[in-house]
This record gives sequence, C-alpha cells and structure tokens, in this order.
Amino acid sequence: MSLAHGILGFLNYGEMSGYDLAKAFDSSVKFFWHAQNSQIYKTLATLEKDGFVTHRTITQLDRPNKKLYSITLKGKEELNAWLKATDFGFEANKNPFLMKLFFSSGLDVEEVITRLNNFKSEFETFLTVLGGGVAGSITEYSQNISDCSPMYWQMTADFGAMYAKMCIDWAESCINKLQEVTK
Amino acid sequence: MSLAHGILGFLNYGEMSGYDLAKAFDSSVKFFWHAQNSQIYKTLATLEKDGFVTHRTITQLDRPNKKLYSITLKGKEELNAWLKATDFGFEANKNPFLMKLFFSSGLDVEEVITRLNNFKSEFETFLTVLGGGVAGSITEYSQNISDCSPMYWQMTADFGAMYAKMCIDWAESCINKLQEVTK
DNA sequence: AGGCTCATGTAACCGGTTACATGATTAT
DNA sequence: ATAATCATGTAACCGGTTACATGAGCCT
Repeated sequence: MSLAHGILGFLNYGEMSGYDLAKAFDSSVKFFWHAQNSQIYKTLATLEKDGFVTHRTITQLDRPNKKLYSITLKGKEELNAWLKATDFGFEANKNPFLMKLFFSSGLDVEEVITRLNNFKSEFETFLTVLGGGVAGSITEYSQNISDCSPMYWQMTADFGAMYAKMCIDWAESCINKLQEVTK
Repeated sequence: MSLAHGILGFLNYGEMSGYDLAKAFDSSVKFFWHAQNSQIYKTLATLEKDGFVTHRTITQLDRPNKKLYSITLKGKEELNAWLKATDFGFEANKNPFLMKLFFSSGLDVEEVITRLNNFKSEFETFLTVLGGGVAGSITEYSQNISDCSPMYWQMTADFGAMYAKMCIDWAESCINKLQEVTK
C-alpha cells in the first residue's frame, strides 16, 4: 500500500475529492509516482473501509456531485508511522529502457543510437515541463501552506531535474561510444 | 510481460536453468530489474506454454535434477519484436523515497537528515558493489561472447554508477539546505 | 459541432511479492 | 555442527493497468 500513503499525505493538507487528488498527483508527484484515477477511487474506498478516511457528499447544481474526503485520526497515525519507518532508496527499480539496451546486441547500431536519441529528447522535454508546470504548482500550492512542505516539494523537483540531466549526459556518452564503433 | 523478455534475452545466449537465470539476473541486471526466483519459475512455465521456450531435463547424480531451457524460433521472433519496439525511458517510475520526502513536513528536520544520510550511504555501498561484482560479472561473461553485448552491459553499469553519484550529490545538497534551516 | 472540464466509478486482468516447502551435497 | 550451494516449485495475495461507462456544462 503505497498510493494509499500518498493519498493520506495529500488529505493531510485538507479535504479533497478523488478528482482533486488525481489532479494533485498529476501536477506534483506524477514523475516519481504516477497514479491512475481508477486506482485513486479504488484506494479511497479501501482507505475508508479501513477507517483511515471519511467523506461527505457535496451536492452541486451545475456540476456533478462530489465526495470530499478527509483524513481521520487513525489515518494521521498511519501516515505518521509510514513517514517514520525506515526504507530503502534503491529498492525495486525497474527500468525497461536499460533492460532493452542490455540485450540490444542483436540490433543495428544505428537503431540503438536512434533509441538513445529518443531517450535523450524525452528528458529534454521533461526538463522544460519541470521548469514550467511543476515549479508553477509548487509556488501555487505554497500560498496555502504554512509549514516547510514547499522546501521538500522543491527537493523532489530538484531530484527530477538532476536525474534528467544525468540521463541526458549518459545518453550522449553512449551515443559517442556507438558512433566510434561505426567508424 | 517484461521479465519474460529479459528471460528470453538471457536464453538467447544459450541454455539455462531457472536457477542459472536467477543467478544471471542477480549478478547483472538486478539493480534495474530485480527478479524473484519464484517469479522466474512461474514465467518460464508460461513462456513454455506459449511456445517461446522449451526444456530438456538433465538427470544428475550428486545434485538435484535440473531443467535446461532454450529459446525457440518463436521466442527469438518475440525477443526481436520487443527489442525493435519503441518505448519510453521516463515511464512508470515509482520512487518511494521521494514520495516520503515529499510529505515529510510533519517530521523533525533531524529525522529527515538521518533519512537522507541513510539514502546517501546506500548509494555509496552500491557504488562499491558495482565496481566489484557487476564489473567482474561483465568481464567474466564477456569471454563466452563474440558480439558487442559486453559494451551494452557496460553502458547499463555506467548508468548505475552515474545514477548513484547523482543521488549522493542530491542527498548532500538536501542535507546542506536542511542544516541551514536548523541554524 | 466538437472537445475540454468536472466527476464518479466497475470489471477483468496481470505482473510481481511474500511466505512456504523440500532435500542432498559440499565447504568451513 | 552449520551454513552455503544447487535445484525446484506452489499458494495466496496485492498493487497497479487497461478498458469501459456515463453525462451535464462550458468554451471555441
């Protein structure tokens, strides 16, 4: 249960609907924790069943009704236990791109170079997105926050930027090596 | 099906048992694609059912009997199709450490610093493992290989090293920021 | 007219994890 | 003695993905 903790983390800032949560995930943690809306609704249901959240229904005239979820005391305890628990940074990394590269000897070198170029430009795009959308979200949400949350948000964004730059550098060095092979 | 493709990739080098595959995963791709032996055996069964691999049983006197799996023509086609298919580098990243950091405003700053230090030293350990075990595996396996596979293996190892260094740098910069806050 | 935003979900599936189970041989 | 190596799996579970389903209001 890890999306569950993310949801508790967001609800700890205040009431939110499933739709709000989907947007929040999308505009902030998406790049290190993507969540489908279907999964969010499902997880909210189990969180409620387990007593970590409750909801009240808001009837709206011009829009569909919505359910605003809030975190319970039990939920806050769970969130805190999770935050305090030690865990490992280097766990369970699955990188399909590296997996494929590892076995790429059967491909033409040109094909691998193309793949690496695509990889590189993906991260270049990501860097511009991060500089725009995510940075914007952080300043936007920061206005309603009195604690040091924005600092931690910024750290995760910094991680994203450093990771992207590292990937770009790595892809370039790989491309250079492969171009020497073809000579 | 992604472990399946990794298994096909390994079997493309030659016959292997489930046990061999588990060792191969462990000594090479583990850091970007961890695989449990239970999952390997299960996946081998479905791969065989689908006609991508076959096996022959080797009866051994001093050791348990074993099943040596080999890739079929259909399996090679599948492997090749997978290798040629375009995919995305920045997909489906789940980073529990960043997730927790994102919501860490409820923790004492000292606790977060400790967490970051743990994170950092994990990657320092990883760097030494990579310099030892993985580098050793690459040179070891390279002897039986005539194509350019070892170059690609090295590229994935390089990625691991660059990633680890990036993580260490990032963690240090975070720790510095947090130490200024406590002053 | 067409697409986006708001808003909620269900159903089937699947890849992967955790825990369990067995047992001989070999090296320290 | 004890632990590691070799060797194979099963069963239950669970988190997450894909695809599907609905529908009003608003903006261009």
